[in-house]
Amino acid sequence: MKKPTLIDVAQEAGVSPITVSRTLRQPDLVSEAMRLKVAAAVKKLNYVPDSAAATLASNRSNIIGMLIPSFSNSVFADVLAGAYEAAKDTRFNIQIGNMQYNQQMEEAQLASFLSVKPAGLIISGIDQTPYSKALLTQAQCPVVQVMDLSDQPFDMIVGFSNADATTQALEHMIGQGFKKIGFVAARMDLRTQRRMMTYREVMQSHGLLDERLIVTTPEPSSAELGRKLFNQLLNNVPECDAGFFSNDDLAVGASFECQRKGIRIPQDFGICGFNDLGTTSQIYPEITSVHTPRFEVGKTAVEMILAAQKEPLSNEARIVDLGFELKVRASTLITH
Amino acid sequence: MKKPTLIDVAQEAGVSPITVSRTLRQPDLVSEAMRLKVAAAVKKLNYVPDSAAATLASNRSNIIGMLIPSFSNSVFADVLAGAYEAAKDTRFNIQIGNMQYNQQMEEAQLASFLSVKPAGLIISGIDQTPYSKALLTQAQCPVVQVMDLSDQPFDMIVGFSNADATTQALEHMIGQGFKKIGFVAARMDLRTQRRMMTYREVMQSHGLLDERLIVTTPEPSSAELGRKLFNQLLNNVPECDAGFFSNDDLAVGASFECQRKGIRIPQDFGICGFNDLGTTSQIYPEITSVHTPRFEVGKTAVEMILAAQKEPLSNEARIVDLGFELKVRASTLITH
DNA sequence: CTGTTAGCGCCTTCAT
DNA sequence: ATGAAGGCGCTAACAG
Repeated sequence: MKKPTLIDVAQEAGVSPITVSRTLRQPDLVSEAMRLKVAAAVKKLNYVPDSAAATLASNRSNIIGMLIPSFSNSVFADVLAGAYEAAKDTRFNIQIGNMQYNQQMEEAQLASFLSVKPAGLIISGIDQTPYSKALLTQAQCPVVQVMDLSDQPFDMIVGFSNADATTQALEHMIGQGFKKIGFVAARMDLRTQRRMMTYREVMQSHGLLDERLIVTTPEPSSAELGRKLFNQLLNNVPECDAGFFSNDDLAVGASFECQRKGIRIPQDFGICGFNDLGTTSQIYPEITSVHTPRFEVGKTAVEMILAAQKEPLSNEARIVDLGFELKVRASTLITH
Repeated sequence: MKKPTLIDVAQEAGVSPITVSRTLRQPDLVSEAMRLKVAAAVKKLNYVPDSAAATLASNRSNIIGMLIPSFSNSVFADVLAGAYEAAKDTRFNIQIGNMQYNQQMEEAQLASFLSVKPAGLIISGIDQTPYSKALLTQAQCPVVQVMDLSDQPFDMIVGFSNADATTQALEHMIGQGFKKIGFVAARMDLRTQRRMMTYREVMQSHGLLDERLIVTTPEPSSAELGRKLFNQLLNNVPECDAGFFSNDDLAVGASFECQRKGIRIPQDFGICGFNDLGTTSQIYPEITSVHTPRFEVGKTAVEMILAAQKEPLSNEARIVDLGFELKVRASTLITH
């Protein structure tokens, strides 16, 4: 038995194929009676639309392309989960590309997304190359940037302010009396670089800036690396009394090393992480971290694309700030 | 300027459209001269094939559907990364479905994959419902089961033996003199249940089986949960001297709790995890774990599908055992 | 090894 | 609110 087509459904319902097509895609444009008739025929024949044919005819697919920097960074696992949650029970499918924190790769992946005529595109951060931006324009579909904020998004944006989060964390640490606060970061993608800039500004404004306190590496973040970078920091500045780590795994690695070396947290060394990935609240002592709304970011991004299918969003609706929350825990709490 | 089509390329090269199509898809069927001519025309016009049209005409897409149980379990993040690595630079795209450790969801996701006429399908484990199997048959494409092993795969399979891994880990612990070894597991998907069966067999064969040593929950695995389940185990069997944890995060959580309670590892309590996710080798003491080849599993699965595009694999090639490695660390090493 | 013919299943545009 | 005509870009099946 062959797969039923629109024509079969139309015959079954006693109407023309185009009417069935319309009924399925724009139910509000047809009569109530028609909706029922068509629904019955669809159900009876077990009709499933052919998305390839639809894409070919309309020059527009039901694929939402999503470009993430990494699979192994669990930050993006959460964003993905949110995106899939929002796309579930819609006619849209998500297709993922892995740009590996590399702008060249981003360009290549975007180019390949173009060939499927996506219904929408989701990308990370606000730092795209001019060529990437040209490709996004060419795609002629809604585009959402995620995980950061800007008042001049390419099209739409949902995230939180990395600058504000960094500032709040540092002000908290400074408020607790920490003075020689190191900045420890891995991977050094552009979001991380932005956090570093903010670190410099905040420390500067308190007269605490010392370039030796900044320890970074392009390697991907891990607990093991956190331990290494922490040792490097201690080496650079032995009197260093705290560290702001741009990712939780680095912070966790540093805390393990403190334990091993008998460095007391927070009395001898204060620790603050970023993202609040879960382990931070499990280990002893619990580690302060900036909680970021990752699942919500993914979910909202897809919702924005769905909303923009009908008509472009208003300018205010294009920028969504989901905020963050500094989770203050034992690792930075000095009791006076 | 409109997007160039096959016809444009054909004109440019001075041949017929079908020849261009053939040259692109089956280069070995055309002459060397033709390959060069067509390649030049493609490059000159910057031609990119329209996948929707190809799918419609051939009734077969370039999408490899991949069904994973969860985004948040980093086990599958690694499998995904491997799969994307293998698909990079091929004409195939991966589309992911999240079955959320739920067989009903698996059926629904498979049904939805069918509508894109996938070039191949990747699913987790060897426990599919009869309906799921029917859907897989209907898909008429190569199917790879991953993360387990069976001598009767649905079609093809790549993974490692959960049973052997469990046996080896337990035999090691028993060899170290542990007697009251608990089995601690979360999520209780079917792979985990299989590990539990194996646990029973091994313990039985050594005359060590005690049902009170088995502590499980359907909740998703996490360090926090590991701590809870560990306490439950101690409660059930205070004289318990070790634990086999079906996932590393559970093992890590238990080790945190030991630290808090002053329980010495491994003298008072031995710990063995599963998957070797990274943290286990960072914390103190380092935790024994079964290293699983997750990235390789994903990569191999896609490679098997690519290979099967041309002709079905031989029976031997359908079953790939990537093995595992018990990483013995301080948490189970008793020095006599 | 290369070409001819005839759609694939749906949607766009324009009528009514 | 519903329908008719035509074509989207590609490939299967058969010839030569």
